[in-house]
Amino acid sequence: MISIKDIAKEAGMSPATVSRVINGKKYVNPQRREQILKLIEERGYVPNKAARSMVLQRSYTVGIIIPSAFNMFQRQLFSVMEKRLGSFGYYTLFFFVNFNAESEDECLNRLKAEKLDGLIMIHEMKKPYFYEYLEKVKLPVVIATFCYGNIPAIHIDEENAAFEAISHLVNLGHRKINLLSGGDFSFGRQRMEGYYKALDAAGIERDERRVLFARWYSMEYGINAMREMLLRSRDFTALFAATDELAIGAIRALTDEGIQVPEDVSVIGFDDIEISNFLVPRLTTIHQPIGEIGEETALALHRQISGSNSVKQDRTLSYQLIIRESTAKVN
Amino acid sequence: MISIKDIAKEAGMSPATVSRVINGKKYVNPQRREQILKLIEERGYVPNKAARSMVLQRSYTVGIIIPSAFNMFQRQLFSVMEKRLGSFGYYTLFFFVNFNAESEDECLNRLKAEKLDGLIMIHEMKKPYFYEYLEKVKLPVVIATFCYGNIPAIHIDEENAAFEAISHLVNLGHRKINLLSGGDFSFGRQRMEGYYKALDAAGIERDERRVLFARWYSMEYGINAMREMLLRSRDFTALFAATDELAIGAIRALTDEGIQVPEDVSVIGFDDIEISNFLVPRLTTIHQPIGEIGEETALALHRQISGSNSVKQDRTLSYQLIIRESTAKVN
DNA sequence: ATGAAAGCGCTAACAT
DNA sequence: ATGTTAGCGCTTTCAT
Repeated sequence: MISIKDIAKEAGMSPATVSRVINGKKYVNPQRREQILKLIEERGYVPNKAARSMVLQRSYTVGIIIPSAFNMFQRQLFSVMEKRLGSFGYYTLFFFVNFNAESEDECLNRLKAEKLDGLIMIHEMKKPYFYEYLEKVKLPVVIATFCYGNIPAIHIDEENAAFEAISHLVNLGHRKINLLSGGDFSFGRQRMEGYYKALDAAGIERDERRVLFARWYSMEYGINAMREMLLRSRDFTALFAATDELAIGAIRALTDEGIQVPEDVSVIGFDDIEISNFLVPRLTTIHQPIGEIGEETALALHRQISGSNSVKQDRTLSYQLIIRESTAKVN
Repeated sequence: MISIKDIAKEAGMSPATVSRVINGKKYVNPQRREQILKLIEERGYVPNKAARSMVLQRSYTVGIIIPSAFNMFQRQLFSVMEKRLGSFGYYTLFFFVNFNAESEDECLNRLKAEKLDGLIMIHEMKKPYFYEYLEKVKLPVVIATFCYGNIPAIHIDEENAAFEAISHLVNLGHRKINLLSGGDFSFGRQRMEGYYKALDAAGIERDERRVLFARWYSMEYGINAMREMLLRSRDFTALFAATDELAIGAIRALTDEGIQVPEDVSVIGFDDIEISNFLVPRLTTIHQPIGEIGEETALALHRQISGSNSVKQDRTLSYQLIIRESTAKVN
């Protein structure tokens, strides 16, 4: 592979001069600069990242921690981030993690092996020592879609959003409202909390038998959980699915049983992933400002890394109830 | 950050010995080995990847080139690959590329800056010099879902699969079959070829007015293209969408116009992404063995890298027509 | 304005 | 079995 020495030798100069040109430093003869630039172009030379990372003690790389089984919401999110990060001049390195301790440990190890400039977390790690490590090495971190300690976080008010979703159902006359949720993450707990509080506000009694937890927030788990819910009781007129993907699975299970959405059962989701507006019926849901979350997260991290840290980095963005076709007045 | 020297010093030994322990080399006193292992564990030491990459002249990292706007099929594909690659001990580095020349150039530059062990391409690069570079530096490469030159490739017989899809429609009595496809990639051309040949075989005249190309194979482009198609003419009873996502967009556009699927128009997709079996109606489609493609690609690359290159790496895997609810007999 | 030299963290060849 | 040393490709003092 072609190195800085090769370029230097061919140009009849020292590696130091070539390095100066590459990094746009001053103190280099304009003519020589031109000559070197031309040579680099011709030879297609690109500096070795590992070597640069070694001496600089940084990598211009930002890590993104995301569930291996990332859903479409998270997918849209990281696409935005990757793009924005690129515009700031960072490379992006993904850390896919599963829902178990070993996977978190492995992620931590990989983290240590890199000289990351910063880290974005779209996935909530369980192990406290993970966060302790980040703290210890003072790695710039921004969290998206949840909170932890006093790490800067970009998110919406999950609880109030869920509250509003349920209120929409209540306003439609529904009183028998079930909840289908997923694994144990804070957004799940908050959405459940909003569900319960909205019930309270409407004077509807809390009933744990109306609540079911799938293992994860996916279509696959959604359909299975919904089948189980139907086995327990069909006495409900509305369903709040904690994510759109869960809603998609639920609608499929409902339809299979000849239960029509929204005629027989209203379904409301959460996230407003792209496909929700393509479904038949279109899904009523809570819109998360995905683009904005991604942008703000990338920006907050960049600010932290470059030290222009004056502004408070925590942001609670606004959500929106999107009423489409999957919810209707109760019969 | 803690380094190998720190560990060595604390253990009262040389870095070389520690290195031997880390890399499981022979010739190190079992007692010392234990002691060092314990110390490494305690201190949470992990070797710096850049440093190792420098001296080894390799990174244990495999690159995956994928469209920034990767669809769900590609998403499922790379998840499988990432997992399998991990089991072989490789890290995975993603290269997201857009559909323009600058993006390809940037990708090439990033590629040069890394000491990748190998490369997987899920996205078809246009620039010949990209492939020339890979050839020049003898980087192990495996392509998934398309072909180029004599680079090992894992894929299905796209043309025959499309042929079979259309034949299914023909068997249902359809004669007015439209094609909705996307941008200029080889799989698109092959699927179109299969479409035309099946028409020929059925004695149906080829008619370019039945064919429309969206800019990309997504739901968003699918819905718009379908609207345009409907504007041109409503005289068709079946639609072949070149990807499931295009089909989803098309079904939405059809439904919006009061055209029922499959009663008025049968729709068949291609890929069999996860959601296709959750839609209402469930989508008839061509199943690509996503898991197998991913596995085989990772395996083929691993074989190439580790030099056990005896087997021919090219594989044509088998597809399957999945008949579900979006296609029906013509009225 | 330029070059020589040191050093980032690691591994491997070479001594011992 | 273990330590010493050189060197991977780069940037950055420090001389000049």
